[in-house]
Amino acid sequence: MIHHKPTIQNSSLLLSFPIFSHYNQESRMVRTPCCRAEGLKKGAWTQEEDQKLIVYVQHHGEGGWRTLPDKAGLKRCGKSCRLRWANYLRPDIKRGEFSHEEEDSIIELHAIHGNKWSAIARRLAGRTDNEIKNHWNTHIKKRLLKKGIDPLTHKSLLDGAGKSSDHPETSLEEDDQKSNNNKSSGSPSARLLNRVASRLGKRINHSVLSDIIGSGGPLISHITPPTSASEREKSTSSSSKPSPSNLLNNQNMNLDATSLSSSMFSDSSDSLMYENIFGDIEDMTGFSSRFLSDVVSHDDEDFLMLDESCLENTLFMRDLTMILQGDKIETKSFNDIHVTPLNEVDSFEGIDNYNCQDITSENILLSYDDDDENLASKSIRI
DNA sequence: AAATCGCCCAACCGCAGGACA
DNA sequence: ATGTCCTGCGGTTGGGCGATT
Repeated sequence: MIHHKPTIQNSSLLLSFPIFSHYNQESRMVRTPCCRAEGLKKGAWTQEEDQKLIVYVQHHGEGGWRTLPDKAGLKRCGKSCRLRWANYLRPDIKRGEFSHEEEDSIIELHAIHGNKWSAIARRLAGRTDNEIKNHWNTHIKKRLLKKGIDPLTHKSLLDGAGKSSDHPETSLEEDDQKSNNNKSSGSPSARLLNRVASRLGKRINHSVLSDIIGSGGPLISHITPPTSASEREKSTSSSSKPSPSNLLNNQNMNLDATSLSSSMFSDSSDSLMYENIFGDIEDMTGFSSRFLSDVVSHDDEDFLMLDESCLENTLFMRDLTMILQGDKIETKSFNDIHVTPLNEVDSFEGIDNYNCQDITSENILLSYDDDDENLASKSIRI
């Protein structure tokens, strides 16, 4: 089997053409058989076939795959054409080896989405689901197993501590070690973040979520735009209906703390809408639908975050960490107020004693009674 | 040098869900 | 309401190719 890659000429040629989403009304009127059994070529694509497909998509855009082979003069089924385009010929595909950062992202995303390769691919610019799936099965899975980590559950295959890495040479493994260390030591800062996120999560109501989905809202995209032309077209359409396509622009977002906090306190009773967008929010934040559901339904002060929303496992927590690290923490005892940059705080030991006393649009107030029965509190400005 | 083995990855297969007639 | 078609997804296959014997 001879595989050849699209030439630079092909790619640059493609980039010079706008790709329009194609909706062929005629093909809906007169339907053609799904796949002709005879005369269809299978196997590796030739350069000539690639060229035909590229030229066709340049002029007609993606879509209409069923009728594309005939129109483009290809002896292939539409499915094969779509796959060839999506996995190989598309101009925005990044080829070559996966970086450590990409591998780490894949592992993180796999922990959230499982074998939802398309969902993972949407968050990795230029990588296809097929490529990620292959890389996972041939490389990452083996590395995790070698380290004693179950690729399915992302948990250690061994019991007890200190069982981890024999291979400290990669960032992936370093991160895994850090992660294990955090878990085993029960990092106080992680617990703080969990508590804060828990309280923040409680305040996220459906109007905030609808803001997020409707107009970009308080969440700002910074990593991965939709990768295909059709997705770009969809995501910029004027549809007011919440959709995964709209959300693609907001995935892997940074949280804009000010706008988030200013909009998270309004109320609404439209729970139906809430249900419809749980899946989307799950994608965006890394919180499970179950957790989000609990966030909505619980009003008790002792609400606890679920395991899957802990620091190591969610993009949300990572973003929250970034916010807190870039902000300041105030330490005050009665009328004595000290302001300390959060990243200069030596330790969060004792943070378990704190209660999330209040959340305003600007601050999260943590308070506790110390051993001397003095009231102490920490206020994180958001 | 030839045969064999195992890895890699592009391509295929079958299924599911949504849209439309 | 039902059937058909279209598209996308995850799992699997099989051919190329380098490494090993």
